[in-house]
Amino acid sequence: MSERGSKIDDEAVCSLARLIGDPEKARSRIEKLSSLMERIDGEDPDGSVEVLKAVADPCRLRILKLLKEGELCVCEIVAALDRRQSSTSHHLSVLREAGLVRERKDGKWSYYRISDGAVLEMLKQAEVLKRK
Amino acid sequence: MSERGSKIDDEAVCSLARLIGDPEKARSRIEKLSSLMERIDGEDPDGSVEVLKAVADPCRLRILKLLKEGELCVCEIVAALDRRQSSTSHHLSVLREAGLVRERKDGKWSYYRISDGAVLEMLKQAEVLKRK
DNA sequence: AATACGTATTGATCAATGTCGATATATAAG
DNA sequence: CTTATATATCGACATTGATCAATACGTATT
Repeated sequence: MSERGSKIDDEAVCSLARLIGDPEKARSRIEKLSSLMERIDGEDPDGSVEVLKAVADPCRLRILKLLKEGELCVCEIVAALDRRQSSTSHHLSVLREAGLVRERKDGKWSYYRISDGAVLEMLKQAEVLKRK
Repeated sequence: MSERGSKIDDEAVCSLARLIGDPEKARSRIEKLSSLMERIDGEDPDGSVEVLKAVADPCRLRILKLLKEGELCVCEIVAALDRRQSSTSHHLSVLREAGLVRERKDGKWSYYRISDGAVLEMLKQAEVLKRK
């Protein structure tokens, strides 16, 4: 091990050492947090970030709330949203690629619906948190 | 009512009329969706969007997952994250203002913790969705 | 085949946001 | 009161992402 291969910020380590008092305890605390961080990074290679980014947009949130009612045709969504068709289509593709909605094609028409109850549950928790 | 005060896209309305066949039914369908949209917009003035934007960032997601372990000092978070102190501080303020974490001050030190079980529940649902 | 139409994609533009270095603020210690 | 230190904020810069107009693609209709 040479030249700080680890990802640990030196100043922060010093601060922590002063906070804890015992440098040895501080060191082991850092070790513990670092390995925890590595574990976290390992198990989630941007998976849930993509999901969360997909919902974290006013327009897409409105689409999802519309789709609570059930399956809708793209032209219905465009009509309700007050966004251009190309913009709406873009948002739908983001939602689709994140796995939050599913598409069904029927001739020229495309229909979208919410893919899983977990989507609604996730939104519900966000609603709970917004009032705080 | 003059000059299209409503937010309805004309082309989309035409498409829908063709899809449904009966122009009158199409009209009432649009009316229904529009009023639904208005209701949705009325009840959520960007509240849950702020919450969702706060979690929809890799760095902030890592912070929240760290905090599952319990309360942590800022310097511990900085040490674990591999981001500059100023950057980490910024992310903590975003999380704090969205109500996802709470701060406790003790002298020079600040400690952060997850504010509510709903945060973890929300992340859990995102985890469920990421595997699809 | 030719046309019309629903939806997707592209390219340009502009606003929002993450990052960093530097500095400010607040608290503790000497 | 001066210095050290923990965290926050600021200003500049780069990147990301939403939007629009225009165009492409695929399907149905004639």
